[in-house]
Amino acid sequence: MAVQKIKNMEDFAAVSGISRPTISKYFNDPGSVRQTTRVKIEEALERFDYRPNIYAVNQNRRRTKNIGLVVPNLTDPFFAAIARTIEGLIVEAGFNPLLLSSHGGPDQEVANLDSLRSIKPAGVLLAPLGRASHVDDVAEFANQIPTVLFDANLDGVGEAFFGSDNMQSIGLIVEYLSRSGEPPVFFELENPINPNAFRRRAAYAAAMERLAQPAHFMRVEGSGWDFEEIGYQEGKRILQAGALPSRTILCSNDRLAIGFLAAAFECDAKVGLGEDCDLRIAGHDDHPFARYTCPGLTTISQDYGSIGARSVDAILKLIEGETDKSGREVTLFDGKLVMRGSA
Amino acid sequence: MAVQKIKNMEDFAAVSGISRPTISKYFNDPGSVRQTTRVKIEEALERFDYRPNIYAVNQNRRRTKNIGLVVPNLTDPFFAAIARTIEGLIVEAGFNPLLLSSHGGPDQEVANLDSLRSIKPAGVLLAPLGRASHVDDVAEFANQIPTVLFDANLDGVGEAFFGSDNMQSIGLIVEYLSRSGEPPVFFELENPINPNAFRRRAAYAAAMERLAQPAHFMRVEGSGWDFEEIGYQEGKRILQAGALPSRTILCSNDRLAIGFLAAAFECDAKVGLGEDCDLRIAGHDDHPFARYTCPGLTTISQDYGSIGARSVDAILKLIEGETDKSGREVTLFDGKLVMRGSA
DNA sequence: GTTTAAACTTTACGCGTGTAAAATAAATTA
DNA sequence: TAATTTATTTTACACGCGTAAAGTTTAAAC
Repeated sequence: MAVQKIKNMEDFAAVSGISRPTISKYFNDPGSVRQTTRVKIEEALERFDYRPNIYAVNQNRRRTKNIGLVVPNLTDPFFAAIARTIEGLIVEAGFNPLLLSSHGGPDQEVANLDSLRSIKPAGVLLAPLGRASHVDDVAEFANQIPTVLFDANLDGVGEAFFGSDNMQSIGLIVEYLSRSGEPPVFFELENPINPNAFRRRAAYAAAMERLAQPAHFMRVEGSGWDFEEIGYQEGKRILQAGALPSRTILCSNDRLAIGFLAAAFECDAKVGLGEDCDLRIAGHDDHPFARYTCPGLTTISQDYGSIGARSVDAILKLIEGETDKSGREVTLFDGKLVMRGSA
Repeated sequence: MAVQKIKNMEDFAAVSGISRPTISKYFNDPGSVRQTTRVKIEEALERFDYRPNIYAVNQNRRRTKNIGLVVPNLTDPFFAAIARTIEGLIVEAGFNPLLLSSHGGPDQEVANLDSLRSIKPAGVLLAPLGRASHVDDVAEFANQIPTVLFDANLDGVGEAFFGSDNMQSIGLIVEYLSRSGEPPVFFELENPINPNAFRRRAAYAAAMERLAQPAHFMRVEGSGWDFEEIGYQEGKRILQAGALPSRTILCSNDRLAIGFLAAAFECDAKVGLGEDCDLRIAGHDDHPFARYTCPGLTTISQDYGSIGARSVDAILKLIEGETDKSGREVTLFDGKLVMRGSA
């Protein structure tokens, strides 16, 4: 074993018998050196513990190998899951993911972008907060650094957007609920922060119109990211008041639905499809916990495999420079109906 | 507005009328320069957009201002919540947190530490996987870089450990369950990865012995981090087999309990304290979703406010006074009983 | 107003790597 | 084997900042 200490690339060049510039070339692209020298270098790498100082490496580079990944709230398992998927894809592509959470706050979001700026990332994947975002700051950032948005769209910000087609997915579940029972009432926040929430609102209205049914909204106060609590508190209030325009409730997202289910349980309202049931409750997103609610939550699963893959693809193309500046690309993926016991 | 482009510290020194070394000093500690020059610099900072190149800054520094934060699985809302708390504390202390998730795998854990190594962090806060960890690699890392462990302990690894006192907390809930009904059976994995699981197992046995009751274990197969699924599948199997030694079930953690609750619901077993109930189910951790299960989950809340605060405190002290080698500190915090409807 | 300590400026070097240019060596082709 | 292409070596400079040393200014203390 080597006792010798390798302090820098020059030391390593010495022990491997290769010149420093070639070593440098190797680390930037192992395939760019001759096979025989590559073998020599890799043999030396096994004998000696050396890795380039990433600070020195990145000091002069215009663009690093870092890709920023900003999500609105890591405490939300839904985003944690997406983040994990995307992280994997970034690593696969030979880049270094930097995961940051905005913790539901626009200031933190800007702070995240700011801190990314000083890291000089090759590109950034951003799931913005939405309405709450400081749009000007985000837009400015996206002008400076290749940025792709996902999950929530901000008009004109970033080079591309990938998300779910709420019109399709809400249409799908409204149709299902109507067909299998009665048209749903729509349970949502009065003033959501997420642009998807607005699209879902509109999608519900459109779907009900298609079915020639009157749209009913149950809009509740509440802000922040504590959706379960809001769903629970307001659900309880509504159930106790007994003022439901329909016994089928479509919640704007699963987290609201999870809270609502807890409220229903507490109010002894039986949730499900059966004749003996008092309520049907459905959500949207296929939250990781949706299958463990009581009963399991009928919902829409977003295709975040595709959303993640295409987002990463887009940022990589931007980085490579294959960007045919043919305008901002907006791609929406269909959701799938996931039928469980709750509706 | 300034049209001039500030490329480096020298440019910025020029426009601010202060010499570069003093500017450098300012960025390392704004309080170390005279008030009048500080004002000058900060005025210039408002007029011109300049921030030191983070790579150049860290290239020569022995210790950076980075603190690594490694958690076993960010998809678990419990760790997401702890991570967020700790992140905040690190920022407050003027350091830069780098959050990494091991995604439940030991290889990823080592990869995380490896990638942290190249970042030359001032210190690292690590919640290890536990049994599954490649302990030698982790120990080697902790020898090179100031490391504090939290949540799960690895004997002798790192400079300190902060976690929960499972003996106390399990004792507390076993006592409560026994007092308010009957002694619980302990539901857990046959081969857990988490050291806390083993402590809880032992704690349960000890508590039952104190109560002069026979200990009953329900141990199920299952690996990985899909605790809800395991709790659900195995819970269903057990309930359908009708082979329960007690109608009170203490689960080794909340996620198992959440799955078990779903199984109970599906099997039409009424969970709760009442006379008319078939089962009582309790957990441990006070998972963010524990309050929204049906019924709400009786559990133990870990004091991760204290765990986080003390962990950060410890790593900061290690960073400041590098000579503090008074032995490895192990600190355990008491859990609190959280009574909800399930038990 | 003098003394003095603290803060600042100037100058200069070092960090570890990227990279360009010219010279040389090795592999490939004819 | 010679000619050609391709890869490597040598040399040298650049990047942006930390930091040390020596000299100079500033502000506080007397």
